[in-house]
Amino acid sequence: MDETPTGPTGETEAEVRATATAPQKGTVTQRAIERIKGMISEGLLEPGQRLPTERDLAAQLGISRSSMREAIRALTVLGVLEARHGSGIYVTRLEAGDLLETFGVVADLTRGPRLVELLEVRRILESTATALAAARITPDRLAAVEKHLTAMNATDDPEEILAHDLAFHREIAVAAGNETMAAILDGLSSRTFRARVWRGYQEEGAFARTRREHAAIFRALAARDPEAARAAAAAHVGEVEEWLRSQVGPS
Amino acid sequence: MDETPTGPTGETEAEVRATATAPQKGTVTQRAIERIKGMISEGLLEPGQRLPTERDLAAQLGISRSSMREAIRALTVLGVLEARHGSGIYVTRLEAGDLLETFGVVADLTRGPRLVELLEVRRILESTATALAAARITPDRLAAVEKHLTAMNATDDPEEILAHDLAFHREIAVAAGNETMAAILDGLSSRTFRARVWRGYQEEGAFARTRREHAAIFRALAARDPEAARAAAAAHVGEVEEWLRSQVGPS
DNA sequence: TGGCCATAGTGGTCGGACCACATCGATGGC
DNA sequence: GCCATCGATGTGGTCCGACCACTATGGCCA
Repeated sequence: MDETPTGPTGETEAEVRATATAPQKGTVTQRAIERIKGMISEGLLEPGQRLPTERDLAAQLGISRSSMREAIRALTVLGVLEARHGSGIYVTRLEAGDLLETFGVVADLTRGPRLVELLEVRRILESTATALAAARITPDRLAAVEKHLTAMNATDDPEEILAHDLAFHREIAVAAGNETMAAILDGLSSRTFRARVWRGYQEEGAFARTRREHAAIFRALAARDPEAARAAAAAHVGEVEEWLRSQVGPS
Repeated sequence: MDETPTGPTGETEAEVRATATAPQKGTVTQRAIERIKGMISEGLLEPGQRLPTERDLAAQLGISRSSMREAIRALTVLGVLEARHGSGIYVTRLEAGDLLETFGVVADLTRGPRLVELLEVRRILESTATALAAARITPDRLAAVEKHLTAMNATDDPEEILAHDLAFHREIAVAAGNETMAAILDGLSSRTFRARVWRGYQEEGAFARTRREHAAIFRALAARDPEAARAAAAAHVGEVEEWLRSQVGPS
């Protein structure tokens, strides 16, 4: 797309300049990823903004469309970009939910002792979030929490229970007023992750205990008692954590 | 490339079977990503194991090598796979560090009010990690922490200070005995993230205060006092958090 | 005026070609 | 006999060009 090729392989002026500042570090695709990330963090690309076409981007960086597509795909999976077939490529809103969606992958692929550690992280965050929620929760949101609590107790279908269980904790996390924390907890409770752990846990007849713990959490929220809420949430997650610890590392 | 085309577009037998179980949900690349993720979570692919070649994988899923490469690239960026030029594609160890490396991207691209939330998450995790470290840290690791503390105080080069600052907290996180938490904190303290926030913070002459806070954290660790350690760490991160809050959302 | 449709532009997929690098075995010298 | 060297082979990395699927736009027709 440029005139005056400056080298035997036909690099454009722009490419030569880029090569001078960043001499072949890693693959061209990796460089393209860093480049686009850089454009965003430097403010050249705003959230929601549309990018040039794949073909144009590739030309600008002096690489092939294939390599550029790999870069775009990677950033898409990371929740940074969003490709709309027939329309164009856009920067996401870059909100917590967008960027932390990949956290689910971590939860799904973690195994062994690391799984216990992940649950420990969740215990720490969940207990704090619940304590914050107790201090800040609004009446209508508290009602929503109660709705999921009763719905959870009204059915025997494990699928439905799990769904309301997730929603129960999600409402609380949002009520804590920290969307980033809520997004992380969401990832740590991703559908497949919970199913993986809870299947075995609930098979040991832990339904009753789970219900009791949920009720305790709700009572603490209704009473606007942060300390009680923290304790209840920590105990709730801690129960599963301890069970999992015994499964993974039988001393 | 196959014989006996079974449809007007020339699908192979394998593709028809796959289509029957997973009817065109999303792009073929996305399907390939899910497929490989599934193979790993189901244990068909072990950590460290080598995968078939790109060409073979593409043939197995009935897609082109280009699409398969995009899938592999995405999983590589996510820290699930590792491609070694000339050798092959391998599953990573799937350890906390591998999978949580992408957390740095989140820290780098988060902005505005979400940045404060991210720092709040760090405060929660860091204070807990420091408390745990106070109870568990070994003498040699404590010595390593002290080394970074003194090195940090011995220089005026901001770059060097930052490096030792990072190492200081990293040693503590590792000493807490939860590699997953350490990996997350690592991501939340990624070089560019810290530089972005720290620059403005330190410009206000916060060096002295930072040193005092670090000293307090170390004293609590040396005294094996978890509560003091938690408080010191929380105050340390909280200082920055408050400053950032005033910068972002001037009420 | 309003809805429909041809069209241009975009991302999605494909196949093939070539290059750069790693690996390993054969070869040759010590 | 042993080890260093050097090829051959196979792998991921890059590029190209073509075509498909979808969207959006604008003009056309009722």
